[in-house]
Amino acid sequence: MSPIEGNYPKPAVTVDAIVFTIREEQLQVALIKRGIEPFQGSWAIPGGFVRENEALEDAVKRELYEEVGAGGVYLEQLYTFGAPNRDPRGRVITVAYFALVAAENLRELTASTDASEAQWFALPEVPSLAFDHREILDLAVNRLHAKLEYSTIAYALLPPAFSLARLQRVYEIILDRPLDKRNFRKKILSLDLLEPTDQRSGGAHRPATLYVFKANQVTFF
Amino acid sequence: MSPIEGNYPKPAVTVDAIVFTIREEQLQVALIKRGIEPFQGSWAIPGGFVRENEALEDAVKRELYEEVGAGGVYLEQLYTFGAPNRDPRGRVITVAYFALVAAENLRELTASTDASEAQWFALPEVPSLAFDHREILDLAVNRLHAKLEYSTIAYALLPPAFSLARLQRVYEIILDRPLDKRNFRKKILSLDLLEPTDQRSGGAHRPATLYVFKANQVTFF
DNA sequence: ACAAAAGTGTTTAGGTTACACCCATGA
DNA sequence: TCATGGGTGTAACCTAAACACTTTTGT
Repeated sequence: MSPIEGNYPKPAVTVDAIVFTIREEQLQVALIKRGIEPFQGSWAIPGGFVRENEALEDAVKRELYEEVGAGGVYLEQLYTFGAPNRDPRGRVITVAYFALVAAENLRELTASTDASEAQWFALPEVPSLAFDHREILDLAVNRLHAKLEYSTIAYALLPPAFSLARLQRVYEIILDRPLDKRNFRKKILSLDLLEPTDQRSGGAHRPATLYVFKANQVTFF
Repeated sequence: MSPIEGNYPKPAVTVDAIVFTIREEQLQVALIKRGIEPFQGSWAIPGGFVRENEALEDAVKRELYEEVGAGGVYLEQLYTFGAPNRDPRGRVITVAYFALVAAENLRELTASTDASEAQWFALPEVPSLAFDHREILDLAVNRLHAKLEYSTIAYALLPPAFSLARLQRVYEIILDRPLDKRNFRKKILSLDLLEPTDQRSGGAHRPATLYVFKANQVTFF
């Protein structure tokens, strides 16, 4: 196995992930407070360097697990940012992902080696971010909105069995507008992706039918 | 400016571009025959290493100019491929782009330093490709199809002024199915993106009105 | 005058939107 | 029995699809 011919400059490569969840009836994003320079003390997207022989997705999953303790996520590559001066330490190219986690799969946000603190923020409360992370976040929000319309990613924000009302709330929270209940249910059911279970939701009032994703819809994103 | 802390492995970073054009009433893609190992003699997507202080897009444009002599292209980032063993020489992460060039902007394909030959291929004639380039090509074709439906990228394959019939042929060639002439014209004109000029197409028969993109639609992709 | 491409409307079908009331349950 | 969320149908509107003939030009 020959080395790379010539003497090409090698930038550092990181992965970053915008992690979304629905908490407190809001779309929230996980941020970490940087414990080291540059931008020490600033809020930033979780992420880190890619290890040798580590696939990009594996690197993201590792970082997500270490920094926000999130397992069982939907992961999708978002965009690669490589402006020569995006990191003051030198050339760093970052492959950004966006991730969706069901609130049920979250444990408390934990600090890690180079993150002094981790916290969920509703979008309007997101502070100014390190590096070009605001640009990455904006792109992720746009992508989330777009994909919600033509894909089934909303299901990644819910537990395996859920009521149609809860699914509708996910759409309403992300799109930030109310949806008509009858039309929503008609549309979702006409897609023929859901299967009613004989489980019913608990709570104080009339129990709702819980639905699950149909077994033959395994690759649903 | 401090160096990157720790001793992170640094993969090599390349950019590759799937370049599409419409030639001979077909959707064609530019490939180069590799002049060096690995995969010497195989066909591959044009691309190369990113230079220090060079933005990713600038690197793609440089490679495109060097290897396929294509200027004036529409460029869009496609996906970043980073499987640990995708290049036998070692870790190489590639940021793949897809590009659209109007046939009018093409000069003959030229060889460059590490490409012994460059050639256009219609999709059904594409030979087996080096590295994971077939996967990249397939992804680019899918993206092209998808974006054709909801964006205006088709215009990047045409000269500044064009007839509706020619625009329709672009759609038909890429989607590989005939479109209804009246419905197509109605739809395109209803989008209100085009402006008729007083130019008329030449040729043996009834001249067609040529249209241009409206000036206020500068950011049209 | 003929060949070839340009240009033009209407009808039908399907999907999206707007909208209001009864039902089941726990407290 | 009341408060709360679950569950249901229909009419109006709009967009997409199907479909054929006349016009203009060069030869």
